[in-house]
Amino acid sequence: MSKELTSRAEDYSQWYNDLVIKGGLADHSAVKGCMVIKPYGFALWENMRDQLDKRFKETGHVNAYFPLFIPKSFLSKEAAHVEGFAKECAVVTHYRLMNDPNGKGIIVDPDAKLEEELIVRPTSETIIWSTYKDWIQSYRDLPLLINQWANVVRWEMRTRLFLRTTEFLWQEGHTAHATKEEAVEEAERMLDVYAEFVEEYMAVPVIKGVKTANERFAGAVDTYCIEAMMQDGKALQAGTSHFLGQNFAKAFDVQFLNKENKKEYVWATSWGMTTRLIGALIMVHSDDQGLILPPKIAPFQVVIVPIYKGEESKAQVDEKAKEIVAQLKAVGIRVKYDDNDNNRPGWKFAEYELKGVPVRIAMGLRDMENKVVEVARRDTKEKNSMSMDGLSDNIVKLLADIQLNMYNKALAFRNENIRNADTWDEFVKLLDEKGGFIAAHWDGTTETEEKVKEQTKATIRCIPLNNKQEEGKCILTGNPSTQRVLFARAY
RNA sequence: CGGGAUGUAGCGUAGCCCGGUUAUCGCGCCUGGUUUGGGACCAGGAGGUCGCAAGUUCGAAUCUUGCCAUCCCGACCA
Repeated sequence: MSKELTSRAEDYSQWYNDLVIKGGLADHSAVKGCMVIKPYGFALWENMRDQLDKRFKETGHVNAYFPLFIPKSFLSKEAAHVEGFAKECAVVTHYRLMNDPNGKGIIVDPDAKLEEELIVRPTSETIIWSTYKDWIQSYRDLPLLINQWANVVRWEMRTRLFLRTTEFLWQEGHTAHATKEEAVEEAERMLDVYAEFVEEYMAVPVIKGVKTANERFAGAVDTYCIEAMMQDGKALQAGTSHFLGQNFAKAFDVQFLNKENKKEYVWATSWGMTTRLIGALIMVHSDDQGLILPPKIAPFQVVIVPIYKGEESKAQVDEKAKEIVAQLKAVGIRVKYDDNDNNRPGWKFAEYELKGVPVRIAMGLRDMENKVVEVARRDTKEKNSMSMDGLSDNIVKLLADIQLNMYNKALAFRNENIRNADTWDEFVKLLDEKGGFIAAHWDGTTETEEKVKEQTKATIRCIPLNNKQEEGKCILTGNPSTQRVLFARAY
């Protein structure tokens, strides 16, 4: 992939904004930073969403929906949580407009001021926990395992398409449990669900880990995460799962009666995955010709381009192509037949490569005589003739192969770019010259972590789960350390 | 909120320094025709408050001042 596309997130942004997802940021100044996702990009999101949703249900969760607006007072109940989100909230102060008495246009009616301002949710912990208070009385009400698919708004100072937009789509799970063990188990389970989805469906390898105190979610006791590496060597947090302890239960007074008829605060988790994952997908798999989508979530897995000269040959190709479409659909393949006469084949080839369709089938009279089709795979750009006999089975195999190949390629790249550093000089040099993740000893203090960040812009992405324990000295302070943690520059 | 840059058609741009007919070019769009195995070609056509406002001038996209907006870099973050 060329330097122009790998050097900075903005380069990718411009590219998929204009060409690929056919979406981007809204161009009205007042809603700048909010995403517009056009149908093709949204179809991709829907496939991701449906797969995850299926897994949530398999693990016993149900979907619900809570309000967009949160009374200001709700947000002030959990101290760390407020501090984390207060600086980036959109606030509703009025509920009515009126004609401007001084002339044209419309103004906010000053008489329509809300008694209590409403916050547009940056996340829903507060409104959900104030609801859970009414829903939980007994241990028999637990565990409460709820997820919601929603939009949230965070008024960031700077936006980056898909990675950090003002409004974004996500899923947030909020669970309540009778015991600490159960809640921790839930947080870990959902981390596994994310990791499995991202690796198996998005073909993006991730490292499961736990965040340091400094990088932890506002209000959490422990934040688990999955970290992915982009093609430019920078890290991207692809999903998080939080063990919230009893922080929210205490803040919102959510107690239950246990079997001994004693009151206890519930234990909580929350976990989320966002449209940022679309950004990850793009930055991990794309090449200079455009997107490369993993077959399991591609809106179309196969596109068929007919090649013909004149009406008569079109009719002949059409008939055979439609047969093949039916065959492919019969084995569950998402297929598009593009017989649009306005664009020539060459144009279509380039267009579907840009959109990342995993497999392209081209067929004309020449192929039909030989009972073959031309099959091109997007990931390696290889083209082969394939017999029309048994085509659908072979395409199924090909799609599986592409999925695996994409994952293996990304995995190999990531593993090549995880390096150990044992001295500060080595650490800085690796960071500047190679990028990627750097496994290094750290003395476990927030001060050290912040100094490293100040001097290098690298942060501790995570302490990997089941991390190997080994004696060592902190890269910065030389103080004793028992394990290496992963540092990287991140989006 | 600090530092830098930029605003000309749906998109990308030339012109600005050194003011002068009808504002340049490409893509895209519309009509007709020929085409169709890697982003077609020919002919014709539509599309502009040159970011906004004031000023200088016979004359402003071009010079001056103010304002607005956007982008990039930093702090903040899924």
